[in-house]
Amino acid sequence: MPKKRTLPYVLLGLINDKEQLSGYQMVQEFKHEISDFWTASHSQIYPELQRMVDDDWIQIVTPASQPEANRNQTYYALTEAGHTVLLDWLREPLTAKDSDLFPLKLFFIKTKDSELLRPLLTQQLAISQDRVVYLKGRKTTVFQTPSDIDSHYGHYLTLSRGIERETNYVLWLQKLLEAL
Amino acid sequence: MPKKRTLPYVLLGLINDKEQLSGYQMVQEFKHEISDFWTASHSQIYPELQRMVDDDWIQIVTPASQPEANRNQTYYALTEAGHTVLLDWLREPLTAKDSDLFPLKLFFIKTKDSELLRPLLTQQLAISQDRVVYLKGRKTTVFQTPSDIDSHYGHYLTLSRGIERETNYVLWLQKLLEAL
DNA sequence: TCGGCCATGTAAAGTGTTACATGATTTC
DNA sequence: GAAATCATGTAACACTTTACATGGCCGA
Repeated sequence: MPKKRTLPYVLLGLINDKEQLSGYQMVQEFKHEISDFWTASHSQIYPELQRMVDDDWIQIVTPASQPEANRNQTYYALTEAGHTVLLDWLREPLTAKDSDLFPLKLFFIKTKDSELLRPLLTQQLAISQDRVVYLKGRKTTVFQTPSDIDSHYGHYLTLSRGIERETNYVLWLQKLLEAL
Repeated sequence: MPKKRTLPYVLLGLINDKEQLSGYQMVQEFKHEISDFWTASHSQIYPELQRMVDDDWIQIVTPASQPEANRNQTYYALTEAGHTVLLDWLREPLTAKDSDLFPLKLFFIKTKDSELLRPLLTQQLAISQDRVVYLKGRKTTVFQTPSDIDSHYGHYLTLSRGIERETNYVLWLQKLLEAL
């Protein structure tokens, strides 16, 4: 589903991870690593990169360190401003409405001792815990008798699975936070 | 190939579940039960309903059985054609590309002995199993040394969590299929 | 009777996908 | 040297959200 501009931040995160990156390489990243959390086609990425250059979030660089680099590819690196924008975005608290940003932001955290990690996990934990409570409430109100289950079996399954999934999520987050 | 519309099928499924339903009631459903799998605002739903009436998938009905029904609401029921369209959609096999349709389709299956249930679960199981294999492959290729984990900790976490989540999914599906 | 919610409808703008296009490089 | 792939770019279209708009009903 369409959300508020997320693509530029994803691109910032990708470039930040590799120091410099070409548009084509970003397309490949979307095909492999990122595809779980976000999708973008090359027809989105290339214009977006141009806009980001215009906004001075990134700049075109010639990769001196790698003579292997394909000359046909245009490489980009973060500007000072780009670093700031990325950090601000990562620091922005998660809300229940767009908690699907969690795996995305988590993906961009490089080290275990990043000061961004704990707040992110804590925020998602709160959201997931609320969700478990909400789903359990729905289950008890919607399915009060066995016949309610029999006549809406698929609904019952999706709700039950949702509770199970979200509960596992909570447990995983708690375990991670303890280990920090 | 233009992206396939899903909204009309969701509406068909909702109406089918309740025999007859008003646009407003559908909006409410989207706010509560469906929100996990699909979202739609009223500005999408109302025009879509009109299109579906034009296509003769649904028809406007006056709910005789419920005098309680609000006179301001327009109620819809499935036509013969609508039933067929819904069934055809539910029977359409899941693909890895749009496996997010699984919870949605499952939601619309009413009874445990529906002949649609087993194929649906089987298809999703195959997709999830493939996914586990793929994710595990990524993990071993991307993270070969402990230092790979340390320098891309967030990536490592999302990948690990993805494997865990999908594995749980597989187990749930297998348990369900056995119990059938 | 007035402010608020109900119930529906429409318009505009943002976001994303598919299709179309092109030069450059690799491969057979 | 023809075919396939690389790498980028643009155009058209599909989908969704936000905002705008309206008449009816209901409680204070």
